[in-house]
Amino acid sequence: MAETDGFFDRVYRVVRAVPEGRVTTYGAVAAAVGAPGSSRMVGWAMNKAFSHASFVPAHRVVNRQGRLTGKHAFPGQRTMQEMLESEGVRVENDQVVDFHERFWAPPSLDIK
DNA sequence: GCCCTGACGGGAT
DNA sequence: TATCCCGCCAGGG
Repeated sequence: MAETDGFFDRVYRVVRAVPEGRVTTYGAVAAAVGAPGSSRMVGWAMNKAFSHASFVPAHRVVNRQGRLTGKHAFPGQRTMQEMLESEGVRVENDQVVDFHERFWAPPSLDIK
């Protein structure tokens, strides 16, 4: 167990585990933290993530369609896309190109 | 303590 | 295949 058992902290841990140049979905993260169906909470956690001390690659988390639904939460509406492209992830029309190939499934924390 | 909202997802229509 | 509706849980008014 980690020092933090909070739902949000679990989400942060999973998101932080997303490799650079890869993306994951809210649903996948939710399932990884043992709360399948609570994908909304993941997004909520991401919003709060900006207040979090450690850096959380929230830009690597997109919805099931591979769409940058959370871009509006960044300083600039284009920041999220810029960050992704900066890591090698091509984004077109607010949507991740080859999303299925870029998708990365996070390991379940449930295992432990 | 109740009601509404919210970076979503999936099943039903 | 597109659209609608309901369910998830936490936080704020």
